[in-house]
Amino acid sequence: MTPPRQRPADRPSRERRRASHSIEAVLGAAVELLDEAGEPALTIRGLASRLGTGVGSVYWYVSGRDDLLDRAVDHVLGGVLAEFERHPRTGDPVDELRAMAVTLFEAVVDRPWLGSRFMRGIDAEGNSLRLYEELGRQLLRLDLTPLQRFHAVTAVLGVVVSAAADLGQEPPQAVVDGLVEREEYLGRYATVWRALDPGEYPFLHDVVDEFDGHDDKAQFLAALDLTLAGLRLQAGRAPGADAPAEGS
Amino acid sequence: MTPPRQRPADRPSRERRRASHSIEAVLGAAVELLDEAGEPALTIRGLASRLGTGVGSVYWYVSGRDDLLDRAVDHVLGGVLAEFERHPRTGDPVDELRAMAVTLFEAVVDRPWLGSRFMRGIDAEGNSLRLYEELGRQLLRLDLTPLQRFHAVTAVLGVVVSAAADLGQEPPQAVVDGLVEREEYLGRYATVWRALDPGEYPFLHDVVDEFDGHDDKAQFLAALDLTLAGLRLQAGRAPGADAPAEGS
DNA sequence: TCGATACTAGAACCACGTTCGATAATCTGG
DNA sequence: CCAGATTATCGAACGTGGTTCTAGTATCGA
Repeated sequence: MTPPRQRPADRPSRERRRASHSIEAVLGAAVELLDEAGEPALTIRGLASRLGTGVGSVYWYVSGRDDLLDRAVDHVLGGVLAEFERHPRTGDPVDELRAMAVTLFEAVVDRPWLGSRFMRGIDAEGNSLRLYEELGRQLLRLDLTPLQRFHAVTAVLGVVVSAAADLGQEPPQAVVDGLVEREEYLGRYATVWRALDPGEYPFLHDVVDEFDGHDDKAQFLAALDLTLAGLRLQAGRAPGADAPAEGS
Repeated sequence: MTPPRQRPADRPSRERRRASHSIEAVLGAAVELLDEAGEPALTIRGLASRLGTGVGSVYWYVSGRDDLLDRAVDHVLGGVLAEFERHPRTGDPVDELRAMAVTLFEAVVDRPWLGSRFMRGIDAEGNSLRLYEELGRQLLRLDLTPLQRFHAVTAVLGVVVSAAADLGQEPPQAVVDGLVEREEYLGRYATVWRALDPGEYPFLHDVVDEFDGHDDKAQFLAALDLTLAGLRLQAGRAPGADAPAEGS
């Protein structure tokens, strides 16, 4: 009983002897692979070969692919948190919350493989939890109930998550390979839409020009600002509003 | 040249001879598998064996696993659209939009494997596109620019998508196997949070009681209502508001 | 010097998506 | 009624990927 390896993948902790590899090296290489070609590109074998080692070594540092992904996410989230510091304080809690959400969104634009994974992990200590705290802290200065605060943070993060879901999916290989122009790829939507019966699809025809050549960031900002407008209203901070209204 | 099979997986269309199988049967079985154990449970082999056939037969009806998933999603989306009809018309566009979003959310609660996939497919005709149209159509009655309408629908769908992302991830096997009580699983968050330093994590301590035993639906509704409040404001329909404010 | 621990390494196992060619059932036209 | 084409079935086989296991090497404490 009690096989030799009890808990691998836990803490190689102390900087040990010849650090030919280390958890940092593993995570760094993993992030490289992810940045280069997205989530499917991160394979244990590929990672091992990039590190010039065997698959078994990788498993010494992480417990599996899922764990690896979680740690990679946590890794880059550290950078996002550092970015938060660099922003000037405006004094208005909602403005600061907005700035944070935009920073997070931009990180997701750069690394679509973050997908919506950056929300897993609030059950354990880590940068994901820290991020949640930083966002929520802004709301402490608002006149809200704890439940309202809790819902507000979730809502704001939700806007980022859904934008991330949008960004993280598409590139259908042909675009990646450069066989199809990105312009043409996006225009496909519009082409299909315009061919539809206007009587059956009045809305689609109404917005088709907006959809064509749509801007992901503007889309995100619009959704974010709708949520924040609702939040300001709830906190009694809307320009000219007074009575907070309960939603649910 | 011109190998025998030009376009399989396109339309077995016409109800053919001995319909020992059919695209409907395939989709039905696929949805069963998905309902039973989520997305990972849908394997080509598993599906084939449930249908009492070989893997090759499955590939006659669908071009691959991805296509299968897309069609399964489209399949259940048809049911959601039918559900829309059953709702009484309130007359208020925003209320109707809200009711639709809730209906969609409830479908996702029932079938977390819908994940955020139900947004892929608006580039081709199908129920996904139809759904988008139905949601947007409500907004035509609002005093908004096409761009604002476009952003509003995206925002509302985003709320559902992010809720779906939340719902679609968790069950870490132990809960599925019944080894861990669901209650205890959810309580883990709260336990961890309470153990944190209140000085470092003031927000988390502020909301920990709300998080403990949190209600997914209430959370979704709160986010939805924040967005809709912002939308009402934008459309000049806010209770007591008058001047629409541009966000971006 | 001797074990124990920390770490490396890759062969082997298994599940999966997908391809392919062989085969049967059905339809079409003569 | 009979060829040939079309439609559909089937499972062996290939490649890839996650994970496990066992054998081995380096480094440390005593």
